[in-house]
Amino acid sequence: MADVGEVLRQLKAAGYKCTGKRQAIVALFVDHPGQTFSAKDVYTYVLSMYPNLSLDTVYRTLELLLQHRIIERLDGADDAARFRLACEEPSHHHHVVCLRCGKSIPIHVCPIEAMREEMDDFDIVDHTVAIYGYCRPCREQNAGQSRPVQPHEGMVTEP
Amino acid sequence: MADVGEVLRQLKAAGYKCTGKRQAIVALFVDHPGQTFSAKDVYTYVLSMYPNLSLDTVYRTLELLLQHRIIERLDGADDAARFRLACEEPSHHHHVVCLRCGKSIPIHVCPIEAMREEMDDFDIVDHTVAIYGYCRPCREQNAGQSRPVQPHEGMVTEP
DNA sequence: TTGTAAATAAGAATGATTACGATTTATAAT
DNA sequence: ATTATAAATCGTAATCATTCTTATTTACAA
Ligand SMILES: [Mn+2]
Ligand SMILES: [Mn+2]
Ligand SMILES: [Zn+2]
Ligand SMILES: [Zn+2]
Repeated sequence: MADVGEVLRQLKAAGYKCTGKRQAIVALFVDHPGQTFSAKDVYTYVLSMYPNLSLDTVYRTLELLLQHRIIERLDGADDAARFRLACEEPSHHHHVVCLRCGKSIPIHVCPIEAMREEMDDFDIVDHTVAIYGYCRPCREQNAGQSRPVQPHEGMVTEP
Repeated sequence: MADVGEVLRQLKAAGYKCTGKRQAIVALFVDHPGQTFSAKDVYTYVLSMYPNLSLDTVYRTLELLLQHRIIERLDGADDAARFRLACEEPSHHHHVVCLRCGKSIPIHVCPIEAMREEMDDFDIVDHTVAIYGYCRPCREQNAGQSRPVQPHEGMVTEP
């Protein structure tokens, strides 16, 4: 579990300045592990405590946090990219994403590895896996009918 | 193997008009099975035989072909969506994509199905798989060094 | 040949993201 | 505490893919 102070100390050690807006953005991710946010989400959140804020600042900060592996970018969603706190798992893995609460949950098997040896006429060099569904808590609350899905509304068609 | 005349006959039967530009777009896909094209690719190709062409016409025609399952849309690529001739396989399957020639090759196993029963605390309702690498012919021509990759230059990070 | 709805062109609008010049600010040295 | 400096930020314009609008053209059936 990364904490905000630790992340900011790490950035400062790398020569970056410690601003309130950066603190706010880091806190948003650290306080909601597994949850994904769009740049607009981040902008709206920080705007509530800093009335003058440029979208450019959000994008620059996200880029900074990406470079330091503090957050991860999820492309391939519908229109806008989404970001989440980087998970601590160091080795190759994938995630399942809950369609109701939006949380990402890591899974510790890679379903592609098994295929690699069987594929004789194709050299696999990269792959992505996206799995959507409902996590245990959401499944139970879903028993009857549920509210509409918020994140990842549009599924991604794969090559 | 779908042929152009057959596709146009199908569209006409559904009440759509048969225009030269539609013929050209259908022919591009039918003549290059497995190959993916961006809207701009399609535009450039058709423009060479119809000097006045609107990008909107390309997008509208792609939408029409999508609705009739004549082509498939691949989201999740870098910036622009890509399209290819729909493959005949009726059942659920995935593809591998060659990073050199850009061809999509269907594979007939779904690596996610095996996981579904093992996942006890997550209900999988949808998934996508994207596999990139080099096909047999391209692997051999790649022996030394190769020309730069054209399609799918940016990999997709998965949730 | 002619009427009619469908198709198209041209360009404006949108939404996400990036780029830029001017201004402000965090931080370290004085 | 004051100040110098580079980093950070703002406000806004630019970019790129895609969609929308409206007037005009065209396929095709009668
Ligand atoms: Mn992870
Ligand atoms: Mn297929
Ligand atoms: Zn959930
Ligand atoms: Zn190839």
